[in-house]
Amino acid sequence: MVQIPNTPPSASPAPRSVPTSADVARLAGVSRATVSYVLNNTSAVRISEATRRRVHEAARELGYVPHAAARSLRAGHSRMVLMPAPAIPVGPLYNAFINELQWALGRLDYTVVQHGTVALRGDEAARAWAELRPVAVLVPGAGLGPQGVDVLKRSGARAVVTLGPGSVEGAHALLMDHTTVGHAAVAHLYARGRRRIGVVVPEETGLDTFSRPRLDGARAAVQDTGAEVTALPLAYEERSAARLAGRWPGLGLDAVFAYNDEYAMLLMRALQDAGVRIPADTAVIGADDLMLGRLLRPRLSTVHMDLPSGRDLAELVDRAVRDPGAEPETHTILGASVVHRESS
Amino acid sequence: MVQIPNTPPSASPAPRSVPTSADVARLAGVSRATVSYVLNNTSAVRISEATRRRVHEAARELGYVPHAAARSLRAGHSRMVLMPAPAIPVGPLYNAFINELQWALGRLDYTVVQHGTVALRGDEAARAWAELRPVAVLVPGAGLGPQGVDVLKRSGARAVVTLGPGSVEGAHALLMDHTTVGHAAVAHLYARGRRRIGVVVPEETGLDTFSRPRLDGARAAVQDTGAEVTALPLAYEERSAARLAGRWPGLGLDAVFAYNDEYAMLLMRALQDAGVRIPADTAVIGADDLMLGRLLRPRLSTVHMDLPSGRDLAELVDRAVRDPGAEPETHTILGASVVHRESS
DNA sequence: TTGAAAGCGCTACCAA
DNA sequence: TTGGTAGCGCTTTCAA
Repeated sequence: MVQIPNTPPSASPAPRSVPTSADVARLAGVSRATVSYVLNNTSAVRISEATRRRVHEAARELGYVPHAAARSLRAGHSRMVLMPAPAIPVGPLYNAFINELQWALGRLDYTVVQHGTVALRGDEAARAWAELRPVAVLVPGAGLGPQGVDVLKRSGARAVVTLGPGSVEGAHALLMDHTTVGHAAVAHLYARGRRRIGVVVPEETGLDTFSRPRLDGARAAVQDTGAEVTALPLAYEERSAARLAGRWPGLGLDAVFAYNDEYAMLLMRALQDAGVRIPADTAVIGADDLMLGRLLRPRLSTVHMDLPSGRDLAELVDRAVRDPGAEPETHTILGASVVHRESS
Repeated sequence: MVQIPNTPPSASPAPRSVPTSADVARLAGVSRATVSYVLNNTSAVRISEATRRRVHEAARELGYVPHAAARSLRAGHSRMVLMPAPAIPVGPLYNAFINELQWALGRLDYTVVQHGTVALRGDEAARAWAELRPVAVLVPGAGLGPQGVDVLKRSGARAVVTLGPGSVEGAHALLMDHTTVGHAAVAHLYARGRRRIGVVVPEETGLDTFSRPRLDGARAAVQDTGAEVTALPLAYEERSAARLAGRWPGLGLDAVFAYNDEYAMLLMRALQDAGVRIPADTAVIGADDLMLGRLLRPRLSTVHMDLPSGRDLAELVDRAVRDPGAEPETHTILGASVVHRESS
């Protein structure tokens, strides 16, 4: 697809050069300073209505667009909030959160930019981000180390906020402790009388950040109760699920926490196909409270996560930018509550 | 959540200023020129090994990170490829595509940046993008008009590529013609003897870009055949689906194309709950070929879309950047093929 | 092999 | 009310 014969890098026609504020000034018959005053409506200076009009007119005619790099170079700072673009496919929950956050930061007059960091690990990525001199950096996940934070701060970032399982020296942290998710799920299963509990651990790489703590929380929930937790590696494919379902009788489990709703759907289907009755033989619970859980039969029990609102996070960023001297804040922002439906 | 008392914007301790190449030069006891030569290992100039070491050492010690804005200001161009961050929640298919594209462009040494454009309509957004002086702009959807393309090109973008239903004057176009999806789906239903065919149209705003052409294609597929197509507005909630299922007998439909797999799952569940047998009474087909379709019972028929590979698109961008004079290319990149399973 | 200096586009200070 | 101009950080000639 998209097959086009290679055209040699031709001597392209000299592209009509990009208009600058000097061009606008020339056309309007004023100085560059005046152009700047008019286009930014600098309140400290009063410019006659006639001049204003001439400048605007000239700018429009030339299709003038200010040069952000030049501006922020001069100003010594930008309003750019940078975050890495997620490298792994990430759920609808997270997407919605990012959207809301972008909107909220936009309201506060920041420009949000997702940097397509490819195959740069941790602190190398931080360098690439630092080159853009963002005023704040928002990093989901656990990739950023203290070194990275330092690079960013030394290159002028007034706020570094991590959003994940742990906190990093020098950075604000929004702790999303997925332990609570696993804990809530398994505590629920235990409360309903289940004692031999499986916990699905996705084989997909990149999900360990979430799956590990969920498993840990699951274990912690039944510590010293005599109940047993078994980790169940599972790839997100039917074959893998069928295989797991095949050895189900041998496993002797009476309940399973399936990492999230999607893996739950996958496994539940395989179990049902293998003749396992849900919840009679095995109770199933997912996580993330996706729509699809409600559409399954039996309806899927799940763990609902209370994420912070994008607005709250935007305000934290704004606060941090305005007062970079303040102590890094650490907040735990992941409330987890079980939504009990029919599968457990 | 995240409730912290407002700290007044305190006079923050003067942040230790960001090191520049001049600082590195000073510390290394060389000129700024030399620093630049060393750090970019300019091949045109030969620098003594001793000097190199001193410069690197100094840079490391200061935590020097070059200033991208200053660099590209001087250079007169950047290697930034800009795309708007999706404003609406978008499916896993698209996400995977974006990831692959980012990776491929990264390989070609471009920096991909997703701009969080909030609530700027069409050509206003284009202005915001133009301020960053990207070397190329990639716009999914139908938001960009000829004006927008013009603004971008006049401000130095060497390539503008749209990725959606139509092509825009002056821009390269990757035509994703969703008509073919609707056409394939409904032609399939017709071939299987269905004559009264419903087509789900999501009520969610922002999806019209896709749903309209899918509906049009559906209509076209049975034009002049005597078969009938009925548009069925549906919101992505159980209630809405239940309502629709409730009036199903009155509609007298023997088949439905459900926009995509997720809406198909929603509707199929509601229909089954209402006692409609699938596919006996009503055949159902979705689109996008998501995993979940295979997990439904009956297994969901769907329309698989052949998207271009991220690598192909990255190469198109690269070609366009290197030869901005070339005629804009237009490619149709959406192949649609029916995956027949049990629901139809 | 290294340094001095011009200049990318912009804003803000100081003069006029 | 407007203009001249310095300088943000960087690269790249041209000279030494």
